[in-house]
Amino acid sequence: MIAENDVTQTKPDSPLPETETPRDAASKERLRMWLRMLKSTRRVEAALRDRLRREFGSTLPRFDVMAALARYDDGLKMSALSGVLRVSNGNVTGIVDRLVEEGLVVRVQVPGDRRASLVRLTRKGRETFARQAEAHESWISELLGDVSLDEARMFSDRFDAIIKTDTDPEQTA
Amino acid sequence: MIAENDVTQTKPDSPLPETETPRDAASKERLRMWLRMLKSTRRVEAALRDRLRREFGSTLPRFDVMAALARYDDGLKMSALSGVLRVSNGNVTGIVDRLVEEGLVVRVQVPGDRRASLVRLTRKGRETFARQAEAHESWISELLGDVSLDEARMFSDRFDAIIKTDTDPEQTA
DNA sequence: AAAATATATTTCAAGCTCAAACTTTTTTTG
DNA sequence: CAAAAAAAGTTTGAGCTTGAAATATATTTT
Repeated sequence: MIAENDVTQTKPDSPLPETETPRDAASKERLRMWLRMLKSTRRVEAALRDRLRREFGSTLPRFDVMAALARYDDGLKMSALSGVLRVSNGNVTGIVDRLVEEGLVVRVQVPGDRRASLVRLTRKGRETFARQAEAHESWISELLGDVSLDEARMFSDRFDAIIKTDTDPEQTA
Repeated sequence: MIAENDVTQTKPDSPLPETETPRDAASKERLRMWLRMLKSTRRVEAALRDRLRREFGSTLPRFDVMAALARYDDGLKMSALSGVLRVSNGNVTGIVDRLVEEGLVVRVQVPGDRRASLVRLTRKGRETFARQAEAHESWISELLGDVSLDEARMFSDRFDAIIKTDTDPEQTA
């Protein structure tokens, strides 16, 4: 049995067991926290991917794109879309291509600008997304079932702080 | 407009303002929490990827593999490696291939079994990983800088609970 | 108006990811 | 022991991801 994973186990390799400053201790503890946070997130994401694939023949990136579009009835330009999702430009192109093939979104020419186009959910896209979003919410609730309402609020606030303190270039939509 | 479920925004848009059961409220709040957790994790991951690429010309998956190997001086079989990392078999093959090309790991034939081989860090691999792991820890500490030691402990515990309650197929390696 | 610059999007190459199919080798079993 | 089952790895195909380069098109400078 070689199990028990914990990817980066930084064993304290100080030559002498003396100097463990508070800074080191906090650093180690934050690393520990990060590894667990990463593992939890990956677990939940994997479960979501799996269910999305099995039950809807779809993927998380496609779901993310549709979720973004669902919040903008007028559609979003490609650049805005990649900005909202914080992924690279070229990335979105491929995902939208596939959603177009499936008839879930359309690219609409922008009148004044022949470079740009608006991506918008079709009726079918809206309906499909509505079903997926409902399932998605219940999956999350199931997967995080033992987190209470108050606890969830607390977590949200702390995560917000983490997000804010990272390089946050105030995304434009 | 069927704007219904907007995944990231959770404004209660029930057609009638009546029935908002506590179950719904908790469900919405957990969804909110999940979306923030996901965003935070992605932010930190993106920063790590970026630095790993810039400063070491490497990637997170490669780092993860080396981190796993660093904990087993005798090396790991491919199947054990993918088990520890919880990624698919075929996946690890490619990553290890590249690490071999770079001289960071070696595949050693297992005496009794001509199918299997042990993957092990080379000296160069150990040295490289040591440098990367040190940088990694300090990056984490920087990125999660405003999380106190006690808070980090609390988070770790809660994340553990989330991990445990997920479909945890008693990972064998 | 021509040239330079900025914007919108796509294309490309390299790499990561998974599930499924496929070898080869080892173990089990009738 | 020979056939079947299981185990270890690799290959394959489709999709996601990034950063960089390439294409258009628009806007601003000169």
